[in-house]
Amino acid sequence: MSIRYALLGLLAKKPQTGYDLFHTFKTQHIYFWSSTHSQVYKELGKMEEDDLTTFDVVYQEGSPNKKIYTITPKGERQLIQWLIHEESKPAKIKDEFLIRASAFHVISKEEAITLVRKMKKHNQNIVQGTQLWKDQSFQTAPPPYDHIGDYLTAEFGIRYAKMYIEWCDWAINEISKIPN
Amino acid sequence: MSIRYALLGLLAKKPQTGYDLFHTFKTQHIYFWSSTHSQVYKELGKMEEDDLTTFDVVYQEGSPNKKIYTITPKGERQLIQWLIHEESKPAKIKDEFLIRASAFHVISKEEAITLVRKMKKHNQNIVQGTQLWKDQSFQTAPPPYDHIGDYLTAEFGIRYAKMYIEWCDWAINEISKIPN
DNA sequence: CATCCCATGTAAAAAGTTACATGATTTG
DNA sequence: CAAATCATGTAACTTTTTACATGGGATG
Repeated sequence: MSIRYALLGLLAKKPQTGYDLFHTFKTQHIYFWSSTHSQVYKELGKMEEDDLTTFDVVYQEGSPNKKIYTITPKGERQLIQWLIHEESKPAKIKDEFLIRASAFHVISKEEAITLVRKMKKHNQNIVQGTQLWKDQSFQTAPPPYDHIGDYLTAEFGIRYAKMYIEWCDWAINEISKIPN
Repeated sequence: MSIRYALLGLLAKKPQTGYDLFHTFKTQHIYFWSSTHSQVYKELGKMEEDDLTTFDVVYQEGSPNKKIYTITPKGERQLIQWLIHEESKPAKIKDEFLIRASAFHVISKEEAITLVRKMKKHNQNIVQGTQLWKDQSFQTAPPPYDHIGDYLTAEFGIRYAKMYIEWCDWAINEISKIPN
């Protein structure tokens, strides 16, 4: 159900299309929310039925028409209610790499280290990308309060990926220490 | 599909019941894998059909009977194949708190700080618990190679929760800096 | 000339959650 | 004496993913 609030939170910043919303999940929100375009479009449909959003159609020549969704006062009320009064359920994480790591005992130390090295590289790319986006997006630190959310979560993403990199270094070192 | 490999990885360590496996997800693996008992039992049934596991029934007086699952050679082969040769798909995270954080602009600075403080406390409890478990579980660092998985992922959990705590402190400070 | 970007949606399948169902023993 | 632990499972439901469907314009 919280995909609904994720979308309302984004629409509370500015009116947007489903495409825009999905794009934000895919790029900026990967550290804490994952979704697909089909889910976004479906939920937007339901939200409109429940009067949490309205939309205007923008007809475009050459490219497909757009539906620009706007949050309604009812939508805003429900968002704030959820934000403050509902307990945050514990995060649900599905990290395939760590499942692999938890089973390293079935492969050799060398193969395990190879997998960790690959993961390290992956996270180095992520840090770079997010840092770049953050630097370009925020001139002042901290930014004005209406951009606080993106600022806080971008920093979380960078810290998360950096922690992952440091853990990879540590893990490679620990694995290497174990005698054959 | 990777619940299957998560279970195979655990069974590769030692034969266990569905109850044991679920318990491990719930306690040690919360940082990177979430599941429910109904899903575990269902998947164990399917895995047995596919000859990846076998089970022995242990009849108990006073308490319910147990099914102790053991991984088969076929199961081990498939686990190793998956571990080494399949690419790790990017982690999928659903963190309700960070969804809230991304929408802090719709509530006051004070309310936002209250939410962050609560999250900080939550993660402090987690660090304590995991650190305790890790200290009790591993006498030597690094442990023998057949326990490397738990050792590595427990450390990941601790680092993750500590990173979260530090981010909370940073976030509270940044929010406070913003003028009204 | 292939692939990516824009832009929206539907259908089917898979994965995951919640509730129902049982019941003795242990702990606070 | 209420709640938690052990122990397994099914049924109904919700959520999520993958594939199908379309098509012009821009980029390399």
